[in-house]
Amino acid sequence: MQHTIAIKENHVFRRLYRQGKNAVSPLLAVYCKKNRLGCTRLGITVSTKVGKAVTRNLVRRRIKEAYRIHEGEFLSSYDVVIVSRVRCAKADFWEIEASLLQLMQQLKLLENKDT
RNA sequence: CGAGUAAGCCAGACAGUCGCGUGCGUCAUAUGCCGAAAGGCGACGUAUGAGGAAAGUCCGAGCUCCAUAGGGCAAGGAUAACGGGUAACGCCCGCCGAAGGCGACUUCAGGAAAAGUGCAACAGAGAGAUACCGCCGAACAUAUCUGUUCGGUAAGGGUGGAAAGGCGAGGUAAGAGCUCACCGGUCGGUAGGAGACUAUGCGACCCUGUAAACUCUAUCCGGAGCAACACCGCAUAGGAGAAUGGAGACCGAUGCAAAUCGGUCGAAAAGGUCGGCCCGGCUGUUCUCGGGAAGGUGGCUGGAGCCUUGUGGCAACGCAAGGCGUAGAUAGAUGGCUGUCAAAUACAGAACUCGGCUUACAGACUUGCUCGCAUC
RNA sequence: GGAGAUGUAUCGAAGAGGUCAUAACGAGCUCGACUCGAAAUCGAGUUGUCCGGAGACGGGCACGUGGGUUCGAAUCCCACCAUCUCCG
Repeated sequence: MQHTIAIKENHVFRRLYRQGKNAVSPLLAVYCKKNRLGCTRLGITVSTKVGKAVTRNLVRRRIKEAYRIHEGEFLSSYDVVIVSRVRCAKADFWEIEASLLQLMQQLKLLENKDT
């Protein structure tokens, strides 16, 4: 991912959960907040409630892939945290991708290509 | 052909395309960028990139540190037929015994109860100790039935998981391994075996169960763990040293005294800090050493390794020769899409590394053996 | 990744091999007393699940789950499951 770095610190996650705008679907929850770094930071959370290690890895990779494909369409200079919910373990890639795009639309992070 | 049993093996593959970690090569740059510092940072090509259990963390080791980890004793813990294998093991192989199965075969914490101690609730007269009923004998009482007292007795009754090894005969007042025959058990002898053990009318017998009760016997064990640990590097507190400051107290000198000088002790008060306040706790400053949070680098993958052939061994496994050596992340690399194969679906993700055990598991294949049926 | 601890009524929590755990004790819940009414207090009861029964009640299974040792396990031993804590 060319324009995105990872969020590693726990306090950044907690600040986003408390202060960021959020949008929720049955599969995912997204928190976002504008930052001043000039690039986008991404964090992905998959809790142990979703499944065991193999399942969690698969979900995380699918979310990451869905984000990577559409990275150019999102506005930059934001902190974004994507949290997977329990039903995400049974969803396929297409459902996750559609859900992510829908939530990003709700948060108005998509670049408007029509105008 | 069916049913069963034991063992082995695989764990989607291939092609295209976008994307990720690491190694190597080439090119590029840079007295550039990020960072306090240590240290890190690009593009292209190429190679390579999770398991049979990577899991549970139940055993055994390597490795590192702690305090010498070498020996002895004690405590505590572990293991337990016997013989072998192994670096080691509580693992594996073989074998013995016991239990189950028609059988192939499977299962077993399987030492010692004759060193000692404890426990065996309830029930029952009695739980290694016993006389409740009953049976028998004697004495006494009574007209008789019978009763009382003393003694003998474990055959019968009932209780219990278990009642003195079982059963039959003799024997006796009644009974009793009291005696005998048969059948077990333990110990000793003899024979066989490397041994556990097996056989045995050769002898003896203190013959309930429990040691996953204490214990005894034999063998073994120091503790903690890669978030160990080493190096780089940085803040606070606590620690050591040096310098300096200091209300005051004490000692000495000079002096009538005040005071001055020198030495020793020294943060009580005041002030500061924690705290909303009181109470209460802490205590000067500077420098050096040392310590070492967050961070970085190493530890980090070649090891008791795997495969093939030969050879020794019933086997586990050993020996020799040849070949193969290919994850190493650090918020953590394997994913998405398309096509083909009948279908792609089980359990499941390396985190210092090995040897085992245990648990989870869709489906495919191979081999040995057993039983039943049919045919030749 | 590593190291530990704990599982017993609805909740907390005793029980350490023996009469059905009187599932002690405390909280909770239900009913009653007190009160105009409530709270507090006092007294009594219920405690899980399955089967049988009209009911009163009776019986089986239950101490996280499954095995083992024992005449007999909540308790002793082994394996597994769940929950919680600690280590930078």
